[in-house]
Amino acid sequence: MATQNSITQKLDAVYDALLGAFGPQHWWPGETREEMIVGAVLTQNTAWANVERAMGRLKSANQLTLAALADLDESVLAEWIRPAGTYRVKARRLKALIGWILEAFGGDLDAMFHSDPGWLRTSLLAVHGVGPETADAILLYAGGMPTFVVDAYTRRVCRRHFLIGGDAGYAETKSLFERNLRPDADRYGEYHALLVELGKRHCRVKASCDTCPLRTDEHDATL
DNA sequence: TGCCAGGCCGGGT
DNA sequence: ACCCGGCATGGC
Repeated sequence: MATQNSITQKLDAVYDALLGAFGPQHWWPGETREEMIVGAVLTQNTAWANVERAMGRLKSANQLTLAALADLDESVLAEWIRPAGTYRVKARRLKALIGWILEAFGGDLDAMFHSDPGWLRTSLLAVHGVGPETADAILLYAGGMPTFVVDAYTRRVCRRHFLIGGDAGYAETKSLFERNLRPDADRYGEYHALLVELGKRHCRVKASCDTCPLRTDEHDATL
């Protein structure tokens, strides 16, 4: 079995290779924490381009603040975010999340992100519509907390490159990174963005893997 | 044309 | 403890 140190080196090498190939990603173009929180929900099983459309509509109507969103009727909110897809579901989830933030912190995001990270994650997971990826994305990108975000791309890439087993779930994949990398929110955010970029460009069809930055013979053999 | 996207929930085994 | 259908728009 590989030592901790060699896993760390491999993860560092993967990061360097991806950064070199793709450059720094401009992840979550939202400027405010509110935007990042809303984006975390809207992007569930959805292409980011559609999320941007929905967020643009909210923004141009000056509705992209916690207070404004809290005042919107759920069915009205649903129409605003229609381009994001599954819009009725997401309207309900946004309402639940914003309602909880208002209730627990009076809408004070500073207070929210100064609370204990473990407690905050557990609490977020208890909110309707907030699962592991959404919770971690909020903690990392809006809160600046060093928690690693795992998604379908992350798991597929890790599986293809033998960093995890085929049956590894969310928690196991997450802990691979958190146990072997120093907690660094900026780097975690960049790492996740780079893995998504890799997932989008490669590791879907064999042909696209000819230029995969992580290309190995082993990797090719699994395709 | 059909399949899929940076998930998650609820109901059924 | 898994497995599956539903949710829904827009892009390739």
